[in-house]
Amino acid sequence: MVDSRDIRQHLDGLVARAVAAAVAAGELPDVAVPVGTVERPKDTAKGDFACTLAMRLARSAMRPPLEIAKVVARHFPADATVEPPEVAPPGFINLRLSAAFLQEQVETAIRLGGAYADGAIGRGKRAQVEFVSANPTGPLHVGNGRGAAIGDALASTLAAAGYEIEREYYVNDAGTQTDTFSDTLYARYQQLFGRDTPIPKDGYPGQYMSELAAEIKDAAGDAFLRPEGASCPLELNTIGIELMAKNIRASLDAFGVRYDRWYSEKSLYSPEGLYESAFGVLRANGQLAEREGALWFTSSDLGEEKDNVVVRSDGRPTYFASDIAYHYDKFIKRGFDLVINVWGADHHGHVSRLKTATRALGAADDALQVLLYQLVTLKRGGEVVRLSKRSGEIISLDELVEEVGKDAARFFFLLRSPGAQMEFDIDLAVKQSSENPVYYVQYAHARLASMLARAAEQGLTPEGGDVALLTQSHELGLVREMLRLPEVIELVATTYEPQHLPHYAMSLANAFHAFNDAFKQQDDSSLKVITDDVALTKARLRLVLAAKVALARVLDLMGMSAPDRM
RNA sequence: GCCCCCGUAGCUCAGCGGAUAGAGUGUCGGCCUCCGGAGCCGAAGGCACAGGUUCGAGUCCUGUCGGGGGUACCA
Repeated sequence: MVDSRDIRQHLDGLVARAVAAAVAAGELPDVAVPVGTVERPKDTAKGDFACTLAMRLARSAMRPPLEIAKVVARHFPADATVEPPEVAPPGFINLRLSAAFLQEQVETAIRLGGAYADGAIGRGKRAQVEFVSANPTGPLHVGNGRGAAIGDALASTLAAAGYEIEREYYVNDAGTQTDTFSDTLYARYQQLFGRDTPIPKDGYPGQYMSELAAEIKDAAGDAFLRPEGASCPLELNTIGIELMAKNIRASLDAFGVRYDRWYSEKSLYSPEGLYESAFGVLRANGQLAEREGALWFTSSDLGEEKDNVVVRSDGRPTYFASDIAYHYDKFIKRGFDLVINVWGADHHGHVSRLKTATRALGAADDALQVLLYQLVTLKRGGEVVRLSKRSGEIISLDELVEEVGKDAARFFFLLRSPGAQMEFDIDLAVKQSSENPVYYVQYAHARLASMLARAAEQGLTPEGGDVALLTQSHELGLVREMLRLPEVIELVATTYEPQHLPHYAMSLANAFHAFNDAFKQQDDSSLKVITDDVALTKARLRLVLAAKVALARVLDLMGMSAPDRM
């Protein structure tokens, strides 16, 4: 029995055997056979898989590809998973899965349930996905939502591919932005006591800062008030950051994101801490230099465009220094095999030097992957809304979730490839919510559930159904779509491109809707799931159950709910 | 200036060097005696431009034009 996860590899093996047989028969010269030539054709009418071996071999075998294809097809071994191959110009060998194999997949999906389509490429490896990690200096905005959706879905998919996964949020609770934040907070706080204190010129003008100050005043009165002109008391700084972090945590909670760990930047600087260890390594390797009163990471020796400051001349470490210590922890202390940092594109300039630093600390070359997502342009009332904490006017993730719902927001964020800029039209998302693709997918799941329920009312269940009765094109078409899920999971887990998930989900939902409405389209009530033919009904109910498993799985990977009723 | 990402249908976007470039939405036309019409089926409509590599280019390379980001002892 061939598992749907391994089908492509299996077909590759059959191709290799066919070539070997052809060579043995003297019909092909003994040439090196390229592997991995079995792929999905764009046009599914051609077959389930297509093999491009003949074209690739044409040059070294010095024969026309069509001829090679015919020879290979002739020697193709008989196999229970596929029909005899068909050859098409200019040299494609098209493969169609057998009904028996497809039927088997229905049983596989039911048996595996929530583990259906799990893969093994990450087996035995530990991976971390760090995402959002926005500064706790303001509420999360819409752009952070994109990072949240991408990071969470990626983590889920890597887990499905066999990785042991940790989700992490890096809390920037140290550094200059933190100081600016607390200076702003303290100014707002003082204003509540009648002082005419302006907020700092690079401060945060948003309304939320005033609200935060008021919240603190309500709880603690004037406990943090210092003589006029004094700087922000440390306790206020701490409390402000904590409250903001709590706010962020609540937003992510509402968005359905659960982290395994919230990692404090400040903790890196504890005595005998990671900062010391990491910089000890760099110092020992001669990659630190003192110059102009500051400490530099001599990254230009390692191929970077320039050196980078890690400790300023006033003695304060830079953000880069924190990140070096943090990644020392990720790779050297905690030993992750793979770390994916999901960052907004505005961090682009930071990627190369961090990778260089990570390698200098001893991590493997490709162990650190930085996934950049382009920033979100928000449209409301036909106008572009600027997204910046500094401008004060932001659309928060909370507002977005409240307006369009967590499922729809996630779906839209995932739909676009991270590298592409995306436009989020709030008015449109709200107004057309009933026509959103997200509802299309969830609706398919609800219909599947209600169909099983309706059958159950008549005493009909999937138990005992014989999938061998599933032979019609509308039935096998649905199975074909289901069995793409393992491939999609592997694709996402190797390319880190989560947009394939929602696209696949739409495709699977469409296959189900088409299956479901086939009897209308063809005006043939014998194509219904529930008919007078009990044996056939039970077989189709097994298919319905299996499709529901697959659809629920992909919704789960995207962090969306799979409703039984809508 | 230099570096990175992106230019695909009216709009928002998919597309791992392979066959006739897809989806959603919008427009137009069919389908409600029908297991959920939040559905199904069909039509019109497109790879920014110019070279190159390849048996084969939306995909790879070079250049031009356009959008965004980076290029700090900010994060």
